[in-house]
Amino acid sequence: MPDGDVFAALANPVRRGLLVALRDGPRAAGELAGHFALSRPAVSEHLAVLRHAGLVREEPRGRHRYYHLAAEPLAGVQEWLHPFERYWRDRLAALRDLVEEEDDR
Amino acid sequence: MPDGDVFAALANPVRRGLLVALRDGPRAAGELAGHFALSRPAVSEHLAVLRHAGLVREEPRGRHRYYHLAAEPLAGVQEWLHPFERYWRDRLAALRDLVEEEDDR
DNA sequence: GCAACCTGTCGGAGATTGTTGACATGTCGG
DNA sequence: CCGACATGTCAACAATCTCCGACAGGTTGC
Repeated sequence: MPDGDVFAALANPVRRGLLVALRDGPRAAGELAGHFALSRPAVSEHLAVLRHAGLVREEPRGRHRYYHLAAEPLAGVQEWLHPFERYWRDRLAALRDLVEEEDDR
Repeated sequence: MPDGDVFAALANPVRRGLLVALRDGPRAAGELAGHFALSRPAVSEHLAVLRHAGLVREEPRGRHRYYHLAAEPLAGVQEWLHPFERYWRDRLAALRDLVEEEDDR
């Protein structure tokens, strides 16, 4: 169902801040807008991007609309990241590159 | 020195593909352009974005210019991701949200 | 009902991004 | 030197992103 690109959703600092804010629990849209020195429509559109990426789910209650964090798509980001992990954790990778350079020389 | 935004650099699928391709070892710019059904200048610009984000380093050798993967900035992405991990690994998080909803009702 | 409130959507302005063709720079082999 | 090659950069255009003001729909409380 998440037809939007999760990576593109994370590209914007406001949207990353929204996800961080939602880590403390569900928040209403207007309450979130207060944290970002931004007009309400702008925040609303950012929330729509996050919704399309499957990163938040909305729960209308009365005249408020509460947004909940839905972090599952972030697992996909971590999976994509995982094959790169050895390139900054293993010092062997840097060593291997050096050897490769020497071979080509 | 990486003045560019790493998250923004990862937002583009071509740039993610470039990083994946560079995992197999250093590649020349023209060689990379062949993999993506894109004009060579376009790939060059994408490589410039990755360079500004500190995700690749270039090594001119002769008339070729080899690009190496520099994955260190990805560690920052994983760090940002880490606090969210429990929200899709722990089932307790979902349970806590349910309890919170019941409290508000 | 009705007024006040919360929120999403629409239209448009301004900035950024993605792409291409054309050009400039620098390098190798004869 | 010189011609062929690999590559970065520039001008220009289209597409997309970001933001705002204005408006519409639904909800609560009187």
